[in-house]
Amino acid sequence: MNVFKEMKREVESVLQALKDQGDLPEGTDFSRVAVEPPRDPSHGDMATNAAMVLAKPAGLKPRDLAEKIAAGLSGGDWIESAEIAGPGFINLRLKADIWHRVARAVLTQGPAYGDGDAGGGEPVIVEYVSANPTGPLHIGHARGAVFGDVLARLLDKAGYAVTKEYWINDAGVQIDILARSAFLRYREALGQDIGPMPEGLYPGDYLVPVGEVLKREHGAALLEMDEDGWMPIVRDKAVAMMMDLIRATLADLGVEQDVFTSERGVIESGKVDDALAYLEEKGLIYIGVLDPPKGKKPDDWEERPQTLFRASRFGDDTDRPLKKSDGSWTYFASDIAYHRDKYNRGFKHMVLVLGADHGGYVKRMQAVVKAVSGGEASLTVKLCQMVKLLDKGEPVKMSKRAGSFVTLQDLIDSVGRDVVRFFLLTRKNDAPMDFDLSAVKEQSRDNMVFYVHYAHARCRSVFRQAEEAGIDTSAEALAAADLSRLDAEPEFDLMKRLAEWPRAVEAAAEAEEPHRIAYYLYDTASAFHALWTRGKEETTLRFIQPDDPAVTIARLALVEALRTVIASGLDVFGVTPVDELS
RNA sequence: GCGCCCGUAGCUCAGCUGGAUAGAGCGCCGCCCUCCGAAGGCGGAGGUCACAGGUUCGAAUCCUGUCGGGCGCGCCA
Repeated sequence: MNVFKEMKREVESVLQALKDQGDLPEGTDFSRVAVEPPRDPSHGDMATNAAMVLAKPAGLKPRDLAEKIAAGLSGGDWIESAEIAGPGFINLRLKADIWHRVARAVLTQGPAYGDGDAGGGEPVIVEYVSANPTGPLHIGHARGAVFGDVLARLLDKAGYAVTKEYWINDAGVQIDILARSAFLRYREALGQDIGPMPEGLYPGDYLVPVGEVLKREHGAALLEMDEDGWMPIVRDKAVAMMMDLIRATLADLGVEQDVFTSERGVIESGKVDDALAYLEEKGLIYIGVLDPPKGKKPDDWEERPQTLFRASRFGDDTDRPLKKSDGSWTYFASDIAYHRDKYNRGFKHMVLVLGADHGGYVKRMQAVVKAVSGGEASLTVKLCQMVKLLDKGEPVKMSKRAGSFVTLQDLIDSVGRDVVRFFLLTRKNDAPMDFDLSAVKEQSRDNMVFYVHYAHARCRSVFRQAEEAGIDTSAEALAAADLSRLDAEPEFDLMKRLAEWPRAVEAAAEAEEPHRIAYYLYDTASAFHALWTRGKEETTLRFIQPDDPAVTIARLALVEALRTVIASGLDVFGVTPVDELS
């Protein structure tokens, strides 16, 4: 049940009637008509801008058109009153019973309340994390991981068929460096003195176990080979173990992706050749010379002909190289193949979550997706800004060399998965944020994570109190409650917030902005805390009324409905609601 | 030099894709605990929505320009 959609339908049917009787011209576009809650609650439950938007095509003054629309809206099962205000708004007050039906719907549908159909089952692929398997995940990866994961959950709740995917960059020079670093650890495991890790290799001790495993599996045999011999063996083992490490951390973070695609696999299966042959056939590949970037000319710039993709034809600033000087494919080439593969698997709507430092990659990838799909698919890229790690307001020093490197695993172990997840979603993805290790543990109102958990715990606390008082709080009892006994203004406030949940889900999914859910939960928690505290002084507002069982059970039903929505929001975030605060 | 993102209360940030008098937390001031958990609530002060134009019934939101900050700019991924 989505009250706003129902009301919009109501408004549209009135507009249709006006069209039929000639007050609005044939073919009038209703798409800009909105039905929204007004910012000021004294303006009513909902407001529509229909008269202002349609005044021009109707050839009427907004307020005159509003008269006609309001007349059509008055009466019926839903609307208590329709008043014209300001420049031509129509303010609607709904019948009290509507809000009771919302609360009932929440109880009936449970966690499914708020599920949307905006996606219409359309397949969407969300690619996120995709960190190079050259070491453990750090804080910078965490934001993209959580953001991508929750965006996927959100799109799923809004009715899309979502596939969550991780692209493994297991080819290229960085992986060779990884293998050389691991090979040194292997020699170390065999008792050789390797000294300090040479400049340019990965010094982290997370490769020590790789060396040990290589020793266990191969003894000293690899020492007998030249680099061409041991490289594939060491490389595959190192990548596999790094991916195990990454997956374990993601699992601890509650992130579980459906598909892991290997860059090496894409290359070796010939998909890069296929994709580039396709582009070649379309005339989108040529040999040419790029201009050096203006203003910032690399010292080692040398003009040379390259194999280029005509990205500029699809809105990119320049064409992009596909081959390195040694003849091997650039990373860009395999990413082209990967995105053609996404398209071939049936995805026309692709979402890619990247760090803000990859902003320069956006246009070319959007060009790629258009090119490999013949213009049928589109890519939206969500950039996540940097996360600064702080402790009591002081920056935490992140030096790989000094070993004071904080991994994502450390962070999860230190503050917990749920705190990491929720906190990273309390800001817009494109706004930089501070993650303060001490602040996120604080139990006060300025900690959204705590504040929302607290509201859920209080809901459970009410039920514990009720059960101690011997009240039947079973689902059957709640289902039988007479919700019309909910008639206090703060109770209506809560029910109206429940009514907004489906709208919040749809809007957040549409905008691809999970942080909106965080603010919805915060505001909803706030409304509940306010009512709770009012009950301290005005005892008639307390949930449990010992001498009025009918009111009590109705209020318990409201509390349970609220709890359901909060739990449902936390579920979108992949956060487990708590029954009690610790 | 070019491209992308950002600029909202003293501070940290929301602002529902263009709506009515721009909101919250922190900080400051003043209130509310003989228990449904005060780990909370209520009220007050605090704004040129960076700046200048434009679009229209209506702009923090869309367009152009300026200023300020972040990121990126062949053969790294």
